[in-house]
Amino acid sequence: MSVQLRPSQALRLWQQVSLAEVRGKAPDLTERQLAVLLTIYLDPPPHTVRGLAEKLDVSKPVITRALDTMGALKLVSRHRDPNDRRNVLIKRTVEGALFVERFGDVVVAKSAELPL
Amino acid sequence: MSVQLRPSQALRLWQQVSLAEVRGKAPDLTERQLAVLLTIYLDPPPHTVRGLAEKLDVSKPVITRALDTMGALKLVSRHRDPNDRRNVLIKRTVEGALFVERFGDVVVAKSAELPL
DNA sequence: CATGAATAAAACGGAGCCGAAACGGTTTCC
DNA sequence: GGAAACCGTTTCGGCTCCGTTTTATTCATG
Repeated sequence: MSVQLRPSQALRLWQQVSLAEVRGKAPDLTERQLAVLLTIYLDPPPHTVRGLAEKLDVSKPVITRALDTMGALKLVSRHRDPNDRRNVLIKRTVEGALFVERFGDVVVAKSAELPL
Repeated sequence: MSVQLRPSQALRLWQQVSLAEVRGKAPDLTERQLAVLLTIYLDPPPHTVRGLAEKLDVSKPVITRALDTMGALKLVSRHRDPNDRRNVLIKRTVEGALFVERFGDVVVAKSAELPL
């Protein structure tokens, strides 16, 4: 069973969520940063810089910098892979899980208010 | 009738759309710019700089700059209000309508692919 | 070992956005 | 008319992000 969503509802939903994000005081992430964060929290681990760069089709420095900023916000954490110490494994944090959860709640709340 | 969307579906939807936007070649707009654009195309006119600034709870220069960049992309156009020449009325364009329409199609397509 | 491959991070220069303040043009109200 | 208020824009310094290139560390291979 798929989610039934008409174009006008989809656009209205995006507007409402965007408005909530712009107005809110949550740390505003770039579109790329959000994509990285959601991928880390939705796709199965392990996550590496290289893997994320390939999945998003961006360069590795983009991922490194995104992890820098989100790491400063404590939304993710980095650890060296003990098996292959060249790799860095990105792990989830409590704060990050809370952030993602809250974001999902906003989307759900706004979708419940859609007209028609 | 409201749209039924569970948190995991909402997050997955946002991830898929974000990934599509990051990977895509469409001009990438800021979260604020997207909020401005959707408001212009979804809410009833007339739209003014001041009105948009109040609705998004941001300063007027933010709106002016967003209109600068989106105007350069021909997604919106500006015209002096003939009744009160202090005001600037923001109007829609064919390119902007097409951009919004395509974005809505992406959301609908991704929502149709959601699991569960 | 020693050389080369692979990985993430750091360095560098360029571009865009931000907030705050100042600026011109327009209207309103005595 | 003239002062004040309003509206959108511009300017300024600062910050962040981007893409590319360079560096440092670690692994694989002969």
